[in-house]
Amino acid sequence: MKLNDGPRNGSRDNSRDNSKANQKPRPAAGERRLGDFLCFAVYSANLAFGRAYKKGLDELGLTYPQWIAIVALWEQDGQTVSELGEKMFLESNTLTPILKKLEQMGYLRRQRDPADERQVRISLTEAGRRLREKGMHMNLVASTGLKPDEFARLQENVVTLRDNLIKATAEKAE
Amino acid sequence: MKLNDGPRNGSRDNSRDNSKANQKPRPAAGERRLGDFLCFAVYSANLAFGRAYKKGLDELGLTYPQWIAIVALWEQDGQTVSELGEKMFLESNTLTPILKKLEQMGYLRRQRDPADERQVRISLTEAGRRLREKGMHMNLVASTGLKPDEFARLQENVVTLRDNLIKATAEKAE
DNA sequence: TGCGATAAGATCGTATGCGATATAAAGCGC
DNA sequence: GCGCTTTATATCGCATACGATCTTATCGCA
Repeated sequence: MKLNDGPRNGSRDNSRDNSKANQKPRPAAGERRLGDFLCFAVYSANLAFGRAYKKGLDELGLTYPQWIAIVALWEQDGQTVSELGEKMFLESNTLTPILKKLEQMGYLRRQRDPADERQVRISLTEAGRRLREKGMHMNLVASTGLKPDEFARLQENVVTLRDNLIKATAEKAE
Repeated sequence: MKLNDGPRNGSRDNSRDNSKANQKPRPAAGERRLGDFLCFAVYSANLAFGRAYKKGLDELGLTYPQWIAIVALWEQDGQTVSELGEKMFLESNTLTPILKKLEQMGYLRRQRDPADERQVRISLTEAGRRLREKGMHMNLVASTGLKPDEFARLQENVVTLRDNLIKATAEKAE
């Protein structure tokens, strides 16, 4: 039984009272408040989506990235790791372990392309396709509290944002 | 030297040609294409933001969540772990290691609240405040390719989306 | 043809997220 | 004031992300 190594040894002879009175809000100037950061809005919305999907994904026994991979493969079977990575915005270092896990679970097969042994082609198994159908109902549109047209518009705006960011980042890398 | 345990043992006597001809796109019906998922747009936009911020954060020697924590603490010093967690949408299991790392780097202090020894109050050090100032210039508005009013509107919409999701998730948990 | 360059995946180490659980302090009921 | 519950934080294990690096296969070209 290890002790918490947190500062639970707080000495009571502390000089000042650390209650609410000690919290000093700071003035805002320009884009300073966390709440004004678009990146933080996206970051926290992503966390919220993950939690919202959790219950449905648990029923399928999948994690969110695993589910995305299944969806992407259902749309187009036999993709290489790179092709799948382009769609998911991930590279092999992240994707390979996910795919190996899904293969181990019996939802897909990974086989070297005979025409180019460097490439690995991924194909869903029958179980994988069934899983995709089973999750077809998962729909959080209602939970977003958005009207269908708002939903579609926001979706487009976020996609545009993402693509602009990627382009700008690639440019700045020279 | 371990061998890759990937399927690099592809037998050349494979029955079918696995080139592009083998990739079968499927029909769309309802919300099926990955590109139509708002959750995926947010997920991938979050990845894109992380990569866009990478260069600036590397200069500060911070990761993204570490930076968010510094920003949140700069706005209000002396918060407890729970209070900070509410703002960052994280809990102690995620936050504690991040805060311990930042403490170890000398950017903040963690001390038990003498008035309630269960709580830990977090305060930026002078170095932490300097770091916040140093990162003040990081601004990706240009990289988003959005006009200021579009930026602000999108930010609001994403925040609304996030809050709706959280509310809906909490409700369904009964 | 042979060999350096490039490409595709995989591996490893580090840093989040997060569910489950542990630990310690406060609250509270009698 | 003694136990039981609740609260605040921390720990642990698993699953991503991702930079750096490795292995193997293919390409380019002299």
